[in-house]
Amino acid sequence: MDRFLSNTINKVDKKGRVSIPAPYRPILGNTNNLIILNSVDQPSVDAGGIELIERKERQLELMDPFSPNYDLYSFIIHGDSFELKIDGEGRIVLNDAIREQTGIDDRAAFVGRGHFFQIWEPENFRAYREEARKRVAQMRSAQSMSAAGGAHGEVAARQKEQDI
Amino acid sequence: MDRFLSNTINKVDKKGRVSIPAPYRPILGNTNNLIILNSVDQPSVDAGGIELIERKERQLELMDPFSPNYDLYSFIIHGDSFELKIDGEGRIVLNDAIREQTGIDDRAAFVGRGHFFQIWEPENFRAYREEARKRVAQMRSAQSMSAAGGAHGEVAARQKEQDI
DNA sequence: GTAAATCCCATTGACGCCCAAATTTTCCCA
DNA sequence: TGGGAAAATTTGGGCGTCAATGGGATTTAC
Repeated sequence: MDRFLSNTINKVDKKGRVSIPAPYRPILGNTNNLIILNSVDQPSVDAGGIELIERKERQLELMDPFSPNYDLYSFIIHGDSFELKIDGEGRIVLNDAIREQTGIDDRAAFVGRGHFFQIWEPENFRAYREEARKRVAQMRSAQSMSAAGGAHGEVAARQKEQDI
Repeated sequence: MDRFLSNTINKVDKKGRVSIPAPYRPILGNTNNLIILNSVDQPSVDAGGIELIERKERQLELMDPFSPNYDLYSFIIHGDSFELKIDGEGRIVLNDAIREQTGIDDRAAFVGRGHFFQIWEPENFRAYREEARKRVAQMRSAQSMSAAGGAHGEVAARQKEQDI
């Protein structure tokens, strides 16, 4: 099962083109289209194959179709996404919508997220990664704290820590 | 049962290549890829087979996919990891991300950690090992002071050591 | 008709792959 | 038990291929 992993920073040329990292290309399949979805809470976009939408639609189906959230979510999935062409060299052209959303100027960070990947402005990416590392480290220590107490508790703490 | 054990220091050549210790290679299996995960709280990286990721993905699946922690954790697992090729001689090339994370220059310390291994800058490794030894010794004496001394206390101390 | 999008080709540098030398470890036999 | 041969491992370097990038030419959209 192939996933999008790792992160790389590529250059955006004068025409606004940027290479999709070569390891990502085969994961996208034979398509020469890339689906882009604006993130609702981060200065980044999600990118991937058409499954990106399908996956979100499946989540949508789990919601109450008459709830306000359903409408909002559907609006975002279908109305705030678009499709980019991938050229012969594996590049896409970043449009104004992406620039606005991400703040990207002349360099773009590609970040693997498993079944999709994200595109960030490199400095924003670094900052968020710092934050994420700190939080995950905290998650760990919180786990081992809460499980502490007695020999039994120590064993439990170890197991938790290994998992995260 | 094969585990990654012991530690060795190998040289990094001008091309940035370094040999994976030969005893580690069969444990990785037939794959010629090495998964690298940045540590969130130490100047080192974790390395191993794809199970390294899969293990954490399983943990991820237990979390609420809409929670902030889910996003942070997925970000670290998939976006802060790398896949390196292992060449015919069992070497990997250390990229800038690994150098930045570890401070490695021309020598790399490989440290077995059971189901994975770590890569450190040798001086950082020595320092951390010293620190770990001291703290374990302190735990031991603390344990024997308390009522829970004897064999039971030693087991607890050893488990702590593994945590570090 | 003009600007943007798309296609095509060239350049450069990094990476993968191969082979060879140097060093260390293992093993065998005196 | 010691020495040394053989094997395994680490290290070094050359070279071809591929990915990232840049720029020009051509097509498309409005």
